[in-house]
Amino acid sequence: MASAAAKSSLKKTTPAPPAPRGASLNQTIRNDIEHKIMSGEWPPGFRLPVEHDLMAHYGCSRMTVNKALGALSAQGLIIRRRRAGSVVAAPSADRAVLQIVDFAAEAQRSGKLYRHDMMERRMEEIDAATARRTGLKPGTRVLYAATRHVVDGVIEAYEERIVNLAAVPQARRESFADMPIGTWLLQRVPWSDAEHIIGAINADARLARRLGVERHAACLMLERRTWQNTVFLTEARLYYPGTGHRLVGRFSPTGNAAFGLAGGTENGRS
Amino acid sequence: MASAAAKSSLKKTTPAPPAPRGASLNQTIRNDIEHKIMSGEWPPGFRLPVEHDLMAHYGCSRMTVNKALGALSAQGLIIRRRRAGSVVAAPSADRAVLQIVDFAAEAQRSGKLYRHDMMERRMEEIDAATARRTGLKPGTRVLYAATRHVVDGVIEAYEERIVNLAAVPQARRESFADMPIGTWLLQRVPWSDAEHIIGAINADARLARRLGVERHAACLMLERRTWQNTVFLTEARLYYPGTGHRLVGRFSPTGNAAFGLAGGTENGRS
DNA sequence: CCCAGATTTTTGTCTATACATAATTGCAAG
DNA sequence: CTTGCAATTATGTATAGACAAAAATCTGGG
Repeated sequence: MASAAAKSSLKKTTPAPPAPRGASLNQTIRNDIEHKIMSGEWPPGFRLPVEHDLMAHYGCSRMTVNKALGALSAQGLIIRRRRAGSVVAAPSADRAVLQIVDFAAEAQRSGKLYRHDMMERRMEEIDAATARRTGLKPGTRVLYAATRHVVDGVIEAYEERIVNLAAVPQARRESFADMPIGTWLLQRVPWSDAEHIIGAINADARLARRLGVERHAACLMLERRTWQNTVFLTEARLYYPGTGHRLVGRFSPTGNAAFGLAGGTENGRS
Repeated sequence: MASAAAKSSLKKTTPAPPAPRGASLNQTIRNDIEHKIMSGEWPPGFRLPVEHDLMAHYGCSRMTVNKALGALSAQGLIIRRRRAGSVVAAPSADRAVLQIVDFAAEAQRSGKLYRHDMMERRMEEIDAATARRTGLKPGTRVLYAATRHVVDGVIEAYEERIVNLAAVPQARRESFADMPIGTWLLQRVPWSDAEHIIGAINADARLARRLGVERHAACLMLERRTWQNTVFLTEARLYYPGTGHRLVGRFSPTGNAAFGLAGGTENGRS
């Protein structure tokens, strides 16, 4: 019988998940199940015990079990369907979470000196290609700015950005002396959608000069466009030297992530 | 009074969020609040109405409001503290979610022809540098493989990978004829931690040959190491031509994401 | 054997209530 | 004006019960 099979699967066959102290009951249930999934004891496709069995096993009400399973479902670890029950989800497609470093914050946190040089700043009308990328009408007036991010005297990145003045009119009179545009925008305007493209390019003469690398050196390019619902807000293009510093992310499939900026030319974990 | 102020803030001052049909009550509450936050009407730091007021406003029980707010809290949109109430969270740090493309799946989905060439495959003992990166002891035996991913005759990526045979002994006798190693591993072994490093490098002679690009061409490099709890599983280094295809991701701060592989040499949204 | 409709199982949502716990606020003593 | 304790308030967690909705399963007719 399905119920019997499910119930037996609750017996601890693995060493026993280290009991988290001070956790609520629904958290405990969640942890137990997460452990069974992550250890491989309950593989993808495995049908978990029904709520009623878990409820009997933990001696609690259905709402408590429901909350635990609901959270796991929201995390994407399991898939729940009425009448069909809950099954362990197929391993998430290989994806990485990657922090776009806020240089100012990062530098302050590690006691380093941050500086940004605004090398260009002007109002301009967008061309056809930009219009296509952003969804704006050709000729729309935007703020264009080119900035260099410098931490402890080292050029970390070169940034080219356009800002939709219709969406963020305050940007017109702002000098961005205290704060790089990205940080300024983030504190002011909420966004609902972002699109990223990552690529590598050989530095042309201008980029090489501004980023302080050799001509033709491989550079990492990160392009980021942001919308507030359907209204385009900003497009940023960040260029990083390909060697030296790199974008890095550490994360787990359960949704928690920790980040940093890897330093040096070596590959070692910092 | 705080309560009165909070209650008045519930009056719809913005056009009114488009009523989602068929949604549950807690979903409706969640959407309403999310809309108020995303539109900027409730800025970061804004103290939201207390559960009791929301409960009165929507004419429902506290548990329903609680579920909605709990979900928003889990999403990171609000921060809740006992007695202190709930406030709108500071905008999330700028981060991107980026899919590591599963070429086989992607190709099949779009009706293209996928092929992978295994160019090298051998058992070897790791050197000191690799040991440091992975946490294994120097001299540990691993499977080394170099593979090329080809979609519709175009070389999309070149992959170098090592697999810890102690953690995945089945890999020793597997030929990987049907399936690239990454896919094979993903289907078999759950992982709990992953670390990514993204960089750009100029192709050396061998990489240029295998990736079919010119020497010194900028290439995108993605390095990914995976652990199962503390046990190292695998390290993959993926090289993509810098021009042409790129890694891309589209996502929203509320946690939903959609992905694809951008094609062509142009920048336009596909 | 196949199909349609009735049945049953399992999750989804909600209510009303209760007690626990964290943190602010207010009050009173020093 | 500060310090410490008490009261208050808002959230956190849990219970028990109820009905709804989706979907697998069973059943009978053709």
